[in-house]
Amino acid sequence: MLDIKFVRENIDAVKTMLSNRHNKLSLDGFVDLEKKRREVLAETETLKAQRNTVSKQIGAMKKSGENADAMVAEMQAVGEKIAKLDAELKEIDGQLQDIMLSIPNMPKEDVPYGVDDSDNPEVRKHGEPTKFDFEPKAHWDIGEALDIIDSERAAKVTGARFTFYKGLGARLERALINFMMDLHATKHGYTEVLAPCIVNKDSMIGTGQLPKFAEDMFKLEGLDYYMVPTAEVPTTNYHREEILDGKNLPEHYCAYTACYRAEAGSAGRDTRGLIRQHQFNKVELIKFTKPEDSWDELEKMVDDAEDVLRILEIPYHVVLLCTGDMGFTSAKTYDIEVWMPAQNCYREISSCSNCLDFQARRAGIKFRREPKAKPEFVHTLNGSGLAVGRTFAAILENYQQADGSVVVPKALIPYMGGVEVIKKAEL
RNA sequence: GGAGAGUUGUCCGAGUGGUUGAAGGAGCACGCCUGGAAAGCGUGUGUACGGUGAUACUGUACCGAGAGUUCGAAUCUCUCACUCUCCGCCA
Repeated sequence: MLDIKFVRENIDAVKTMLSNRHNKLSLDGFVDLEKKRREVLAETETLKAQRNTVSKQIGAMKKSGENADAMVAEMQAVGEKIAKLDAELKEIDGQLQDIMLSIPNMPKEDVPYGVDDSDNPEVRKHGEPTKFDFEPKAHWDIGEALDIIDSERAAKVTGARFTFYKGLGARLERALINFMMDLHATKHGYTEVLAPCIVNKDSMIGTGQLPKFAEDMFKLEGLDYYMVPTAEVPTTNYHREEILDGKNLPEHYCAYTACYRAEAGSAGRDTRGLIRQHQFNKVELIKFTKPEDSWDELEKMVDDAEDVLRILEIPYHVVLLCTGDMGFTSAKTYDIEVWMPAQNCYREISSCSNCLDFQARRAGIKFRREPKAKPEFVHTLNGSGLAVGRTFAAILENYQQADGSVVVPKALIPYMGGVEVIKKAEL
């Protein structure tokens, strides 16, 4: 959420931002509504001040045995007026809140204008696309042939866009989770957390999934509980409504969770394989920083995420998301895209964003520089480190061999109990 | 799931209708004292929104959340959430 004062005073800049993001939200009426709020607020507060002083007089008079009936009657009328104005104010506040919660974050000045992901400029590239002396297969074909992933049975047990991992496939997925968590928790210095996979509505509002993106999530029937779409939600909300000690900032967390997404509106896209699932595993990086540190911390976070792919020796590049492709809460986002040989293109495997104080304002996350200092909003950052299922897919495709086996990346061999190659079980 | 007890400021803890933003204590900050420190003494110690663009002044709101009663609610009523204890169940 933006600062309402900022929106009031920079209404044209905010409208331009909406247009650059190709967001259809209309701010017509916002200025008048906001002005009306302050008028009603002033009126009701004046009446309340009057009521407070007179009520004290009534108390004093009754104590000394005087008759205060006339004043009580007068205040009765004032009370009714206050009740009416309070109701009006509540209505206006509700409308303003709806608007404020629906305005996306302001992109940083250096974010390029663009319509969609085809306008995202490449920032840097690591490695060259993997070369094969045979026709590389898609990861879903490799996985099924090796009997390490099984989407057919998952469709029977649950439905489309779910997967069973099996045998060394399950082992590889688990190895990746452990490898990534170990890397971030030790070498990169993040504090490891294991978070709830179900969160309440306030948390979903805090990180910006609600109220706008309700159809993207799984909600539990009859409860105000939601399956988490990313560990960003529980981990960022870990400090919701808190004032952090400035000397402990920045705080870095890494968290593994399964992620649940309804993928409404994605029908027909990536229907095969592990790219787009209703449930997938992800290791997430979360930072709480002082405002002046967040841009440096974003660069470091991207590098920490890239480190996973460098160690696994998988080619990738980094792109900067343009205004039309950026997420709702983000002021600047880098995507890491991994090379997928069978599709002959790069595919998103991580998204690292600086949300500035956008989530902090929604979630009430502040810090104090000094013991007595006025609390300020922290900046929050989040990034995948990485999406595990997509990393699994990238390993299958980049490490596949002509005989259909898959070589295990060196760094994962210890996590695989010494297994160096995944091949079809002997019959 | 059943029964009971709770939820007050950074923390502990008083407060059962009126001058309570909230006693008292601890902590913290500043000052005095001291060669220095401790002890002691003194002063101060919340957030949000509005009046205004201001570390100045002022109004309103906030004692788990929401609703109600009342001229007036931390205090009374209702609903909900959470915590603790005991019982039951359970990985």
